[in-house]
Amino acid sequence: MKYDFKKIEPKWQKKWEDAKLFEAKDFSDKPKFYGLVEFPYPSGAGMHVGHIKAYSSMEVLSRKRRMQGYNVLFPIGYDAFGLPTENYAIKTNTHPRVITDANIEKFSNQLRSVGFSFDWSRTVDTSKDDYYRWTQWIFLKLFDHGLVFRDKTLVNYCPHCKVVLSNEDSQGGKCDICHTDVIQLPKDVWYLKITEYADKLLKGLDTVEYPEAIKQQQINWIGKSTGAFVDFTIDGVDEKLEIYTTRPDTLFGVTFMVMAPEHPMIDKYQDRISNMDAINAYRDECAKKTEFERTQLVKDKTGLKIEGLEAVNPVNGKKIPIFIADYVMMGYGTGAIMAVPAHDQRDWDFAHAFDIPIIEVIKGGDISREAYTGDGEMINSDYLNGLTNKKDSIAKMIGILEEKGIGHAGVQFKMKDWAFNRQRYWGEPIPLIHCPECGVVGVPYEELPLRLPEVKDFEPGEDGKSPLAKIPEFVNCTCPKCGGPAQRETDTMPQWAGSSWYFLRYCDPHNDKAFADMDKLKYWMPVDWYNGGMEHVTRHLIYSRFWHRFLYDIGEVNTPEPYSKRSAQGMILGADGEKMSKSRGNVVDPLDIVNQYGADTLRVYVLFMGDYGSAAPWNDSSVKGCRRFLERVAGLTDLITDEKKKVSYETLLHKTIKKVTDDIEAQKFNTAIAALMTLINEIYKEGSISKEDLVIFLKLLSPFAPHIAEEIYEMIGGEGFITVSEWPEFDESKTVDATIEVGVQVNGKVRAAVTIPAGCDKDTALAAAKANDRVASFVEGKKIVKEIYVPGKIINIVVK
RNA sequence: GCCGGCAUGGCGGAAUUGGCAGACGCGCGGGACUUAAAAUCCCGUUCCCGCAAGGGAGUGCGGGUUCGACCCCCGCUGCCGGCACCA
Repeated sequence: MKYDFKKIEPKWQKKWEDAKLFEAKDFSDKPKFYGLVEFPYPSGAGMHVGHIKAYSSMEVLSRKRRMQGYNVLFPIGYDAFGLPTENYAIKTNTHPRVITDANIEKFSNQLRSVGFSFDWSRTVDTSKDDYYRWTQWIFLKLFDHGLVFRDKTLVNYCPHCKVVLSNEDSQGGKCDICHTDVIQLPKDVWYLKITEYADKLLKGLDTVEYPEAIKQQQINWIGKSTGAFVDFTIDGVDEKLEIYTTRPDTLFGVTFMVMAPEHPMIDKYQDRISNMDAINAYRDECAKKTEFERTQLVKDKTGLKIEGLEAVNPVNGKKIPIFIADYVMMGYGTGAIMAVPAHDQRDWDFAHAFDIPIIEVIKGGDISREAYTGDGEMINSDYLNGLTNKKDSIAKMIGILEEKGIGHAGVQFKMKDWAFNRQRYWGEPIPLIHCPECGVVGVPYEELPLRLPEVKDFEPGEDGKSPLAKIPEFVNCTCPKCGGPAQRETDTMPQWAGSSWYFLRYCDPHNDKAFADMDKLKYWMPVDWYNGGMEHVTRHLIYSRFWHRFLYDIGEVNTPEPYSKRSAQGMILGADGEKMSKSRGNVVDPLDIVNQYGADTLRVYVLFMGDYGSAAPWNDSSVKGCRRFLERVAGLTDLITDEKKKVSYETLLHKTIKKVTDDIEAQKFNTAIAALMTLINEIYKEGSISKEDLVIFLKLLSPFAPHIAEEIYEMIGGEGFITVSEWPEFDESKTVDATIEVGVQVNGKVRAAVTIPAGCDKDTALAAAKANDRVASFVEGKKIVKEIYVPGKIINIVVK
């Protein structure tokens, strides 16, 4: 058969769509499979080869599962709100709705041209009001349950994008979108109390099947630490200074305390502080530093003694000085620490810079040179003296603290609450109302969706205000509680909102009574397998787990965790081995490949190019190799005969069925394809193939290269679609050869290979080995010490 | 600094998890077809010595366990990713 991909690919795409082969049925007697991929942000640049690889694993799995008789839900949608679109809207003076619609149109055409088996009837668009209505609905539920709060703090602010950024969006002190240096700005910010879910998010990881690397990253990100809170009294002041420490057992080694520059007690007791001017000067200096500069690990600690305030160590009554220093952060623990320079390197550095005494309380190090953080015998610590294990000494100290009422055990998390607003237009309006009488009031549920008003000017307002603030008709409203005049919140939600629950909407995308019907959720959820990028592990993956867990806690969904299993694809690098980027000029457009070689070639190539989970560079020659393979597949139609197949061929066929079946499940697509290549090489060597065997081959190939598989199947008279035909079964007994070749080692070195009957005993195998000339020559004249035969694997003769 | 991962031919990568290292593909060399090129097909291709038969070395480095190690253990080195003054 001539391989005319330009004709056959659109032909089958249309036939599949007309036959509605990929539409999932709600409820069915078949087992269900919900395969999820991260929906794309519909950028103007269109699809990237990375998208193809990211979607191909679930694509192959979904196609295989359909053939295996599953009711498959494999949906797609668009994460359509976001800054790039808005920035483009400003630049071109076009409404973001228009841009978004055009981009979605483009994306969906591109995705279709690759032949992905998505259920297009369930497509969602997070920027449509029938979708974001429910995003707002969930937000209001969070608000009703006290998980939304407002706080005035220093926020990460991008002067270029003019938006407040979460810590996640400003990693490394750079804006995630434009890479401008992030500055600190005091602002009123809405937060979601994700920290309240820290423990649940941590524990939930034990119940899901994620790769260890992903679990570790999330564990790190959540950053649970166990320790104790301890109250220090301040001399002459009727207020305790509370600190958090992981080593309460070192309390006798405390020689000073440090407060973060922003610590509220400083202002509160400024009348007692004699060097307030100097302190304010230091604080100003700190405020100028970016979060990034401040968190840079530096040996040269800066700080200042607070003159006029003195703390008292609660365990021994000793008076100790208090400093402010920017190595202590207001955002972690209590914003103040007890400093134990002998056993904490940062405290040690500070003590050296400020000439503060150092008291050793744990033996084992040389504290004149550096802090000792290891285990050892407790000394200089009264009732703790002599204990040698930190677990025991910590437990004992916490017991004493609790008994005396000066402290208690506690935990801390590194994870911060989620800054949940942007001063931008193209996002979900936050459904809250500011009433001068009632305070902050939620928009009534029945008034949702709170639609984005039409505006002409998308430029952010001055001092970081949302463009919505410029529209009086939107801003001015009546309070739903008291009916008095009130004002709407004008900020919108961050990019991550819509994607935090989209997998639920796929279960019931057109529902206008609820975000999804509970029975449908019960049928489809949880997602059986979610594939996506490593870059989303600490943001999207945690945020969506948080929302889902919250919905579970209030009885709106049926499972605590949304995803049973998660996997991640490796990046496709440019041909030069570098990350693909426009500036490097190494970007490959998937549509070029579709046009030049065909969608099937592209699909096979992205899965064949290497280990699915690892990064691999693009290689044009290898693409051609995959095309060559498909040409050989097309050529099989010329080899069809009715001849009986050889036993050796039948064994290979069954081995291949087994390998492809297993490898797809393990995401070892490269070796699955390699097995198909091996089989086709063998078929060509034989020079013929029966129609029956060809069908088996095509079925195995069809998840990878469905268009060509369909075309040949139709041509040789196959009934219906191969896409929904039955997946081939293998006969385990036929996957083993009658005779096998095993290596023969002499003293562990391979010297020969002998062919022996598959199930033969040790004596037969050894006899065959010794009969081999080469083996004999190595054994001759020596004494056989040991003989080993591992059935089917190896023979080893040890001689002396 | 802490956490995780990786290291195999000229290249991407295989190796049933302790049993013939280099499957499959690319590239390269040789040949066939062709006036020629492309395409296609056949043969070869880890490295070193050898015309060959054959021999030796070999999975980042150094040790160890084992009849046998890419795989397990101990000690390094180098890359990649994440977190990071987290008390």
